[in-house]
Amino acid sequence: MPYSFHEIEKKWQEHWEKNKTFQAKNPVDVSHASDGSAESSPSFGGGKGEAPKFYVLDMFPYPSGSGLHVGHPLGYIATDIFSRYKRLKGFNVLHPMGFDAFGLPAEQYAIQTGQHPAVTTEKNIERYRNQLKQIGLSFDWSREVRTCDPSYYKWTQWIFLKLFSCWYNNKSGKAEPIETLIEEFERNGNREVDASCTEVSCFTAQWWNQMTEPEKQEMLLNYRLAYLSETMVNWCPELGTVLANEEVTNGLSDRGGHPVERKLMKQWQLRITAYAERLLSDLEKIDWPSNIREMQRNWIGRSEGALVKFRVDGHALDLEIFTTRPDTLFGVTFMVLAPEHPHIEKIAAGKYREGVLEYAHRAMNRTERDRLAGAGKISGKFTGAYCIHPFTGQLVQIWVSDYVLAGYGTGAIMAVPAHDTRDYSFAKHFNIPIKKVIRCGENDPECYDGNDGVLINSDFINGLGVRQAINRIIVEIEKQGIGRAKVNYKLHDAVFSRQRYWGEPFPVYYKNGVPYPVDEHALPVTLPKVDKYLPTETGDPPLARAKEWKTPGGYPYEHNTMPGWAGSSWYYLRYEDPHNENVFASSQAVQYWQNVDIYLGGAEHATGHLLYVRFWTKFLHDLGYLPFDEPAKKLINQGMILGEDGEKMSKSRGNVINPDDVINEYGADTFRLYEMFLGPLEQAKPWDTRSIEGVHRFLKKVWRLYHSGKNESQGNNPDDGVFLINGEPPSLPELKILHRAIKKVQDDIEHFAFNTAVSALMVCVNELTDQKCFKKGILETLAILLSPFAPHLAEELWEKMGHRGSISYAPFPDYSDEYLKEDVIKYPVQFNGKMRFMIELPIDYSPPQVEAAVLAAPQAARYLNGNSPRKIIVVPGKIVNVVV
RNA sequence: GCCCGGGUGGCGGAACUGGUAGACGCGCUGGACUCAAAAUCCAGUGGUAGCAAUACCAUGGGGGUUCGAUUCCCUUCCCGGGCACCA
Repeated sequence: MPYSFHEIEKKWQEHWEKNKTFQAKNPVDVSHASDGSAESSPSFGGGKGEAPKFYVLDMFPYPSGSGLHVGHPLGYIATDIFSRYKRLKGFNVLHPMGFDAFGLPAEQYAIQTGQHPAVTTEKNIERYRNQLKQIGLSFDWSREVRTCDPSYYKWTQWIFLKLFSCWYNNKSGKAEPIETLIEEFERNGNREVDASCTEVSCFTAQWWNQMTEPEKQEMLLNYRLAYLSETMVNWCPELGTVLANEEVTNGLSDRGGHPVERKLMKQWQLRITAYAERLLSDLEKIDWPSNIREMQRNWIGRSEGALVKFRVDGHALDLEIFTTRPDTLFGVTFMVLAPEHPHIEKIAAGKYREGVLEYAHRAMNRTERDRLAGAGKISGKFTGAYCIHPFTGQLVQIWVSDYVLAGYGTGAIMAVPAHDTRDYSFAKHFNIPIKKVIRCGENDPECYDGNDGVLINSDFINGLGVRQAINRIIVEIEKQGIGRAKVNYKLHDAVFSRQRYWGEPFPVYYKNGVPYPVDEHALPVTLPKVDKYLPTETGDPPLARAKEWKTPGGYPYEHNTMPGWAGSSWYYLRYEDPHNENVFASSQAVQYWQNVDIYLGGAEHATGHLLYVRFWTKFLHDLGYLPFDEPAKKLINQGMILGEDGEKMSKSRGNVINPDDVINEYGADTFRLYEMFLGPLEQAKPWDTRSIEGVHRFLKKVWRLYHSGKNESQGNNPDDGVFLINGEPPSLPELKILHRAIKKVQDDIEHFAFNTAVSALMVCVNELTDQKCFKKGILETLAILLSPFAPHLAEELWEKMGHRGSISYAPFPDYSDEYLKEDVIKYPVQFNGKMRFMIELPIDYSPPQVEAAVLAAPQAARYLNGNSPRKIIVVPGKIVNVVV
């Protein structure tokens, strides 16, 4: 009987689907437990109380037109093995799949063909789902989510409304309803408010109460966590839309590689900076790869320092700068403004004015890419204006240069060429004086930017160390009212609007030019039909084409849509209660399933999705909707599968391997096993079509182990055996083989070391084959061990052994130490660290006994060479080393 | 430039907290079965020398700690990833 994987796999995939084998139960289902499913999680079926939950999640895919390639399922297979393992271990496992279905490719296709993106998307999803099902993945498809589905994006919009209607209170350290802020404004103005907000000037309660409604709304936008504001954005003319920082690399869009410019535009933004500190510090408490955490740390980019104001000479203006080294304040010899700095226009003076404005204009209009290309080249202009040094009263030149970034700090710096390499190069280039204020040793370099040293030439901080000097001068700065200590972040608020059709509409309408939230009960605001998916002639987003698209009250809706990452920032929560029409997920559901236990996906989402999903989780936690404030306890990044040429798989290289073809030729079980056997999950590794034969052979060998019986027409073909296992009691060697495998497979799965788990299964099967072991007591357990990896084959064998239901909920075997321990051990014997021979000794020999036995061994004499050993090291159970 | 990973047979990779380097698989060589092939099975397979027992060399290079180092330390080279005027 040959191993006919096609039949077997089809049979069991249908069985799982028909019997809803992998449907996970929510705790509420217990009360009305008779749901008619034949087999499923043991947890709530028998009313035996709650099984422990386990939530295993894959990053959901964007369903592209080209379908899956062999690299995509790698992570899905890994999580599937883990999920199946956890089910065997008695957990109620949540293992869902869905689709990140809004996005550019479907829209570009729509622009070209006029086909509605929903149609293309639907088709692609269909294809993806079928491909995934073919692999035998144990997803609970009844929980599938799609971000483009109105019943899903209703809740994306709902979360947006919450963000819109909240502000971040730094005093309580969390988000709060905007009403609490309004009350405070009405009572005390904003004097006492400590919020994460856009810079606003102080106002009193009286002022507030006298403001008009639009004025109030305008003011509140400075506080809301979702707000509309005029900001510098990354504009991509080719895509006709703005992009978030993490969607741009080296001045090119990640999607398509088009040039990106800086542009001032009114856009929706999310105040993620309010959460910067928590996003940073909570990295400590999650089990994520250190490189991902490091990338997030860098992205958030916290630095401690001070804001200091310098008077501009002859103007009623202050120039505010941020510095991490206020201790070097006495070393300032010039100031530098970013080309975008608003003061330039006001202070550029006399004969310098024209050149300065021209320079600033040119620098500003260069694309991000040009600017990066020119990095390292020094350029700048003296504005003709001066600052007054707050402590010395000396005049300090103000320059403009593109080495100062508008987007960081205040867009202006104090330059200390003696202690900053960039300032130093600039000063050298333009012949500006350099003043040392730190002595670090005997022969000081001309520019020293370290912080070991003692302050000199610095008035009241002379003689102090850098650390003390910083503290001391900040006290003085604050006392004199010229500045304050400040923590600065590289992280920016996230641009949240896109000038696109295929995304979530904002639940926002405009009245008198002021944005108002759509009532929660009127959600979802669904996408209107448009005649074309292009911007209007006047350059408005595609949604502006829907002229009749208005609120019942006749007000126009927002024409922007949300970015791709909106829907993916909370999807893991929807899986917990996917059909709930009243809330995004019930409190029982989130209480039971909690956050994700294992989250698996690519490292390319480190500073995008993985930061946003943490942000939204913390926000919903603040509002009391979630009992946890991190989305995933443990994160694993799977490595890429490269083409056979060792290059990244891509259509253009022609090295793409299609999983359908592999499954067709070898079956899903072989495919699964092979992807795992390829190497460590996290590592990048090349595909090798030849090696797949090896795992396929292994599965055939497994099959034969259960089919070694002879039938009448016994020929030479080993596939001719009939199913045969017997009930004889297993022998000790057989039990040893089995229990070694149980332990190894279990340990390896727990550590996500699937490659070595497969190897352990191979060893076990090889050894059992050598033993000619056809005993039920062994082979039954072996089938369970195998079932997470090759579930179809395992199900088939399980059924043949007389079991009725699915193997998916069989108990994972316990190994017993009794079968793992040996009573003799083969000691490797080294002489001077070189392995010379093996000697078999009883396990319980004491070191002196081992020593004696080794020296008495016949082989020992030739290495001793008549000498007596100087020293003998015996590591019990491990090794013996004789030093001669 | 800075920060992370990683360099082990012809190839993918194994090796627990320092303890037999090369598990498992691919490939290759020889053999069995067969008219032949496929499939399957058996034996061998890091390098050099030797008929062999065996010896020496070997985990990117160099140095060190240790009875003993792929594993720890220093140094250097190469590859992959991330960040990059962040004041």
